[in-house]
Amino acid sequence: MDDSDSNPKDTPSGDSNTQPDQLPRMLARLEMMAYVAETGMAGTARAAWAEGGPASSSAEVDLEVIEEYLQEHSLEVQPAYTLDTLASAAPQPAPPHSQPDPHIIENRWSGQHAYEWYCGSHTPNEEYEDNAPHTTWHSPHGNWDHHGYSYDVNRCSDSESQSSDSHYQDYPYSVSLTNEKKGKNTCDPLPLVPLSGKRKERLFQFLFEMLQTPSMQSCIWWVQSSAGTFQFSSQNKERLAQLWGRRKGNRKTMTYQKMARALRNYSRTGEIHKVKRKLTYQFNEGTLKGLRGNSHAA
DNA sequence: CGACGAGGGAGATCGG
DNA sequence: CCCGATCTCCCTCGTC
Repeated sequence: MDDSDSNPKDTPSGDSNTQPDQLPRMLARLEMMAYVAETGMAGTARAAWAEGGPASSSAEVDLEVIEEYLQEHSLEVQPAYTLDTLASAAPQPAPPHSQPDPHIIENRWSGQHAYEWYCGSHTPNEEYEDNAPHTTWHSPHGNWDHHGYSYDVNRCSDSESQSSDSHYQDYPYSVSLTNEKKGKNTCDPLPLVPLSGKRKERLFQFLFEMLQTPSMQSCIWWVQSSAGTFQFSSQNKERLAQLWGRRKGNRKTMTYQKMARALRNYSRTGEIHKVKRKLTYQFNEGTLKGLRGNSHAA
């Protein structure tokens, strides 16, 4: 649990142990990163807030760029890369606000959740496909079935996995098992599945995606990625909240306050805990494992 | 004292 | 239609 503090290598994009299942979302992110890099926005934003105060203007554009990218380039995102391509083309910049802090953490989770996550193939015309891979969540509580997003039109048709979810609930870490038994291939050619019956992306998943997105580091970053501790930017947390609200399709503007309220609800289910540090939260161990897939097998 | 972050009750929304 | 899970709104409290 102490292998890295805010270490870039913790991100899936730089992990040689990455599961093939994670390729689609990583590939998509890679494209986004490349796009952001092209525009120079990410660098601008980082440079701005690396000095201690994120430049809201840069961060704002940054978010806009990301959203635009998500909308305009999702069509082009195809799993045509290799892991080597990923490794070479997606260097993860060091979190500018790396703050390995011995005072935080040590929130002991129960670590009871067992999760599964597998990514289906990318489907075109999905605004959020890259940030929001098709996932399947399982927890002992039985309320973690997550099959993509409400925005999805061509989502995974994994009713099979839905019906057999409970079979895997006792596995503390069963990503590979899931893939083997059910096979991520069940998501490959995607029949047009109605939106009904599919759950929306959840906040902690969104946050994790943002944490994996280098260009979002002006808003949120890992404090201790190995422990799942992350922190919001005091300057840009509202931007992140807005992005969340937009992704949710809210009519009203999402604020950090409201987003944080949702985060606090996670403490009841144990998915995310508040740590005794301003704007800092921590993923449950099991949650983190599920989110990271197999890239950080203990 | 005000700003900011956190905690929590209650209602709304959505899917099963 | 009902119920549970989840999210949103809004208020209050603590700290700096």
